[in-house]
Amino acid sequence: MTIKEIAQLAGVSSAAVSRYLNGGYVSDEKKEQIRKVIEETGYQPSAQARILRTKKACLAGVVVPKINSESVSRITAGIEQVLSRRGYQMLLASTDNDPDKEITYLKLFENYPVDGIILIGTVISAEHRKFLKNSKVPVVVVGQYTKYANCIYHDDYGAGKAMGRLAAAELKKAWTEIGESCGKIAYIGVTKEDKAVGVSREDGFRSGLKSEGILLEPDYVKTAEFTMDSGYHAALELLEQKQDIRIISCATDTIAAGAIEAILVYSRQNVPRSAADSGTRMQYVLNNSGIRVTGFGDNQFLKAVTGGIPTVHFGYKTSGIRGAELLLDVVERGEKIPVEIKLGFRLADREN
Amino acid sequence: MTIKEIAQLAGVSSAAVSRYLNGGYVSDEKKEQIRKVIEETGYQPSAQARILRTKKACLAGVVVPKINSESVSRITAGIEQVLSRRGYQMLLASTDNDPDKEITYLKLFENYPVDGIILIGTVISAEHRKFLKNSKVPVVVVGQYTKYANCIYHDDYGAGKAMGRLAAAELKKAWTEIGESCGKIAYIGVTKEDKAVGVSREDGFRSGLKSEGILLEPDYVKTAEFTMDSGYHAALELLEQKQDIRIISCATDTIAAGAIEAILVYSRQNVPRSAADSGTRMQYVLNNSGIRVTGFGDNQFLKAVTGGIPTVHFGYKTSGIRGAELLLDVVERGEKIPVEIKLGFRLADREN
DNA sequence: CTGTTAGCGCATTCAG
DNA sequence: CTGAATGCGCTAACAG
Repeated sequence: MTIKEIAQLAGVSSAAVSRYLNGGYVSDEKKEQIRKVIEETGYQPSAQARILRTKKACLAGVVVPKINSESVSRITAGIEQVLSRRGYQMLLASTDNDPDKEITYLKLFENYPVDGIILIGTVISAEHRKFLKNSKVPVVVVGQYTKYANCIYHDDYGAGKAMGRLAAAELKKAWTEIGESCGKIAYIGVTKEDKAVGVSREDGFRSGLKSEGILLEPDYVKTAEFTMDSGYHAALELLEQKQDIRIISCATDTIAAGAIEAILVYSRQNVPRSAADSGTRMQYVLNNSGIRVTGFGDNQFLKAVTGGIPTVHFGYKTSGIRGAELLLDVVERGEKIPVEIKLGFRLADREN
Repeated sequence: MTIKEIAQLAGVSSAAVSRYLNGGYVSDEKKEQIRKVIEETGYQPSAQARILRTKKACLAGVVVPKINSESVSRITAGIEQVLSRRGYQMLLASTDNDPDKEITYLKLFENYPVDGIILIGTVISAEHRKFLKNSKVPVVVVGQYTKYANCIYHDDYGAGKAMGRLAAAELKKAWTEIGESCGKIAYIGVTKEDKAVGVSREDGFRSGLKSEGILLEPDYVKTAEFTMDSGYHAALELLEQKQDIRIISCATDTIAAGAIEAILVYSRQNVPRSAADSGTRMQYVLNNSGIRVTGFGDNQFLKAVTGGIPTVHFGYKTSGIRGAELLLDVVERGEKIPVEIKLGFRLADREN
């Protein structure tokens, strides 16, 4: 079905049909004829061709590192909220943490009918920068600082520092219970290629510890991927190598979840493996190893089933909202002056 | 940058450039000229226009109910795997469980450059059926049975039945501990509009219970959304209304997570709310209310931090794989005969 | 108000 | 091997 065929069937010109579709001048009489034909045929105009003409898709493409993530979903929720309110739709491309795929999808969106792109950033490589500099369509980066595009990011250093202070306080509290200096703090971070999480957050954390006179010893630091499984393995290694760990601080709540699992497994205090195991009550988790875990991100799922660990709440949804607003400002109003927005955080120390 | 400009700069015809881009006949000499110009200008052909011509996008659109879900992400992982292996890319549209948005995005994909659509289904309404019947591009439905499209779904009835049996056994075990018939079973389901989860799964569950001589009493049944929060509220209501519940079976692991939270809160056995709360050790979860929770979906996050609850493992990734294969079969080979695939399940009773 | 015309950027005939 | 010409489906002038 093309607009031409509809025009013929209705006995009008294709331009008339086009006008009918887009609210231009057309007599009530012809309007009716066209309406009828369209209804009968179920004709739907090709957005495809329309966009080729108008250069306007009312669509934004969002490149995300992974799909199954609370932080990502909060950001996209924010984006979607302002997009839909302003008549745009949102398409997602997930890269599964593969930088190559990220470039691929950015280029896909660049040459596809989207009016703008939002990149939820993790590692910003040279290729990323090159893309940002030369992109034909406006791009805004959420979650990482960059000077090559409008960006909106979180105060990871500050958050890390606050958490470092908190962790230090917890550690000292443990010392008063068990005896001075007999417990160490460990940290599970992520790749340094991720400037926000891998560098700023960790640097802040160290700084926070330091301000309380505590040092993070190299043997007590591991690097993990952004997955629970990876956090599990890193934590297990730590536990097996060092017997005096009192706190495991993790760069994300997802990693923290893996660390919790590792502690459960390691301390052999986890639930019976089979329901057939006698009449033991279903105690979901019983961790009395005394090892504490902290995270970043304020994951609701984790909070729900564990009662909550010390973590940091970032304004993910807000960053999505601001990101989309930024994007539409340049898409619709051609706003040219570059913008960088830094968002704050809130320590979430299980107060609720 | 258009192909025409490149042609001029290279001193050839636009057709030559097109051939260069698509591997047609072109002399090495001109090849070199074109290559150089393209490199200098950073020209990228408009996929947009190409597709308008060729009607081939090497792209599939996937409509998902939500982004932050382990089951959805497993399915899309399966889809992406076969898609990328066969030279396709994947675009996602999330509807946030809004049936209207679902139709909107289906239509978007229908008129945009995608070769096929995969719908991860929840409720299949009359409008959905209408769309499936008339869609210009091939559609396959994953997760729900429908006769209006190729589909691939799970044995929800069988899974429900198996879980019903298991729950019945657990209940009886509890009886022997606490005294005959003094404990009841409760169920938190979802809307009946979701045929797979809301109807089949629950029907199967009731059937499984029945085969063990146990009945699900109406007062012990609630309906929730597909969210943890909703599960929390439903479970809390149950706990407040009925004091003799021994088991809360939930239609999904996400709802189960909410139920666990509710039990923690209700039994006041959850962790201290503030780190300032004395030197209490960080015991992530301590549930000795004796109330057991079961779910469906084999959520890894839940398993990790709680040690696992009785649940059902569905082949989500497999359904994604098969779904994408089905789609490509009709996209590439014009396969016409309709296909329905039913996938099995595996009871996951915390054996690991 | 309406139809005719001319492209959007590209791939594909079809004669060279 | 190559370029000129045609049209994918649609919208935006333009002249009625």
